[in-house]
Amino acid sequence: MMLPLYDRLRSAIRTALATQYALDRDAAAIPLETPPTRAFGDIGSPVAFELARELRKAPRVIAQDLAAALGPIEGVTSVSAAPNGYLNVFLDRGAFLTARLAARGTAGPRGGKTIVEHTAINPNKAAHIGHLRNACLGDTLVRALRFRGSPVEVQNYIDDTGVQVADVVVGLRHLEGLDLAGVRAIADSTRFDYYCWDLYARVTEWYEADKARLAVRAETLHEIEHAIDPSAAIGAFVAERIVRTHLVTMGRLGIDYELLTWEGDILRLQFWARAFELLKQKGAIFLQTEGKLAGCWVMTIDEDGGVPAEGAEPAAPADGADGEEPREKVIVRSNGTVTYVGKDMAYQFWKLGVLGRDFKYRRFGTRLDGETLWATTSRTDEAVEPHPSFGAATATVNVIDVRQAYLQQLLKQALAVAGHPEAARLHTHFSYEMVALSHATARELGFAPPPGSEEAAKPFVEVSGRKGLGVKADDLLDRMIDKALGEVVRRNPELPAADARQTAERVGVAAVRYFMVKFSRTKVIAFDIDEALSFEGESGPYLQYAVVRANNIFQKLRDRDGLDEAAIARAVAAHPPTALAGDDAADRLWSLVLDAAKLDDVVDGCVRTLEFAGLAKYAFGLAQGFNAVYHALPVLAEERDDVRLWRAAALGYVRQQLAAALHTMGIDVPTRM
RNA sequence: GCGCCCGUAGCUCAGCUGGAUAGAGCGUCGGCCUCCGGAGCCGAAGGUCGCAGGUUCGAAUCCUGCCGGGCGCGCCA
Repeated sequence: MMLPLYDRLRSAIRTALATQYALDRDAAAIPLETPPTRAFGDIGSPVAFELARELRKAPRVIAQDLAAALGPIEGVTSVSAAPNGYLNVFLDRGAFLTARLAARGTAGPRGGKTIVEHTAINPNKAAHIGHLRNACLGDTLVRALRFRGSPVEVQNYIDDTGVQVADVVVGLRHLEGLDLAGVRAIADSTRFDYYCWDLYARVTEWYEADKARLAVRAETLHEIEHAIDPSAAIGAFVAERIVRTHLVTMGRLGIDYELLTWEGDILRLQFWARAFELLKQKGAIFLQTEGKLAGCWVMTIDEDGGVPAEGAEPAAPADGADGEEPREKVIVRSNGTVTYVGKDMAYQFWKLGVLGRDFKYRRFGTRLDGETLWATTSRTDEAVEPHPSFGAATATVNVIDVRQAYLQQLLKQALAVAGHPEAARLHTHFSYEMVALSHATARELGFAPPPGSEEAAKPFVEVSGRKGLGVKADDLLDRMIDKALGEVVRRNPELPAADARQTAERVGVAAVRYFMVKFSRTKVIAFDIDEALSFEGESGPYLQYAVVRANNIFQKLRDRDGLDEAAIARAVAAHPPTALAGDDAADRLWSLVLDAAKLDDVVDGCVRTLEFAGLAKYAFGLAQGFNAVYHALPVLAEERDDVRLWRAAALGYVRQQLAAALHTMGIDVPTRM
């Protein structure tokens, strides 16, 4: 809970600037940072530096003026000017901690609803490691928004009428010669997502052996889109079965959704037809009559990025003096079928409440918290009333890998030219880089590129769903959990098997989830099994271990002294905060408390930049700080009552904040590990 | 060709809207379990922040140009 204090401080400095220099500054623009050591202060501001030129005064003088002009600020004991011009703020340490301990509860609702779409795996085969990065980032965003009290709706888009599902249907019908009953029998007796994984790779090979076979794919896709059986029925069966396996896989990681939106419903409910009208009305798309795209409805691609910045001049026509043809993107093919972009536009219009239509809804399953998982439907007979209100959000975020940046840009452009520039501005593409494999891991899994090949020279090995090349999400999780189980049993031989299993699951999940968010989203991850399996250093289990250790201290305080956290908070009031100020040890503990308080600021920054590596690093730093203090400053063995109690209070707060940070990343803490 | 992204220690990466002495993990070397759990802690070595200019009181951070690498630009998604 640092943000309210920052606000007070900024507003006080703003007032001082006004009274002292008659300057009218935006409070939000006043820079605040953390000084390198506590000796300099708890909060510092370089505000005097940027004013030096304007005021024709030395930064040090300005800082001195400001320090003198600042009235009393709640929670602040003193403000001083450093010789180099920094304005340094010192906090009332004891009051700060007791206020934090008393301030439970969450922030009130803020802002309109944000729809976050993530996962969106083609429902034709098992999830792989790349999908995990998407889901972990998306789920962390959702949790971060909830942490701030921002209304959020999580959706998972299901492309059940796409080429990838069609390919598996081709495999089932033409390679395996199965009908719906046969497919069902296989689905009931195998790991169906794994079966389809292999089958999909075989279908790809089958096409490559004879390109003429691609006609079978086109025909199958057409049948699926137009509800012609048996392809349509088999496709629907495959999609539903596979989606359920994906839900189970993601559920293992603590990831779930409020609504599954089915692409098929977008077609059947004429969402596309409606969006098509809107786009035609505005002249956003037109029927091309000549050239190679004759017969297609196309959208002209705005090379300047589609959405003009506010107040910017309208972009000049793309067909300028250079004589280049403006580029065009096909939205409706000459055979009348809609491309993915078209369907996505209709979906996006609905999300932002500008389509003028709604889905019907059915119950699909149960969420992790026991609530209903809803799915869209176009069938009146299975529609359920009443249902929660979906769609019509103020903002939307699509979690999709960076290779689709171009399509997402087109999506924004479509919104803008269809008459909704504001909606376009409120749509964000949360892009992230790919997950590849390290050479060592590719070798271990049996698909190392041939020596001397182009692939072998690259720094990592790319995965390919088409070739069946990659690490399945469930296999990875199984390995992580097995490895964790070995460690748990070795360290806790007396633990009952069921408890050990539960602990191992939490540790394994923590390892995967932390690994997926610790890198910047703009970085390609070269996934390495050994690195991911290592639980040492900067890893999810390291963070859990810190909380487990803290829990042990509080368990013992309860057992030995009969003190719970509420009792500690009360008892501390009777003593001066000697453990927080006075010597190096106290400064160290205080620094940790101060750091722990910044979770809200950190989460805010992550939501603003969509960069959750910052949250991961922050949590790791907190755990590191805790572990260091844990070794240096005993609680239970401390004989001075005041120091012992204040240390307990401080570590209790740190533990609470660290656990909250972990929860935001979807990491649960085991009771023992 | 055009667009986006990346280049920081041996390796993998942090470094927030420019600010106080460029950090962490792994690896290497050396310490610490009669002491709240060693998945831990303490210490050491290790960096022309790709290169060259520019803006600034101040640049790893912002701008320009190069160099090296990745991705995208389809009647696939």
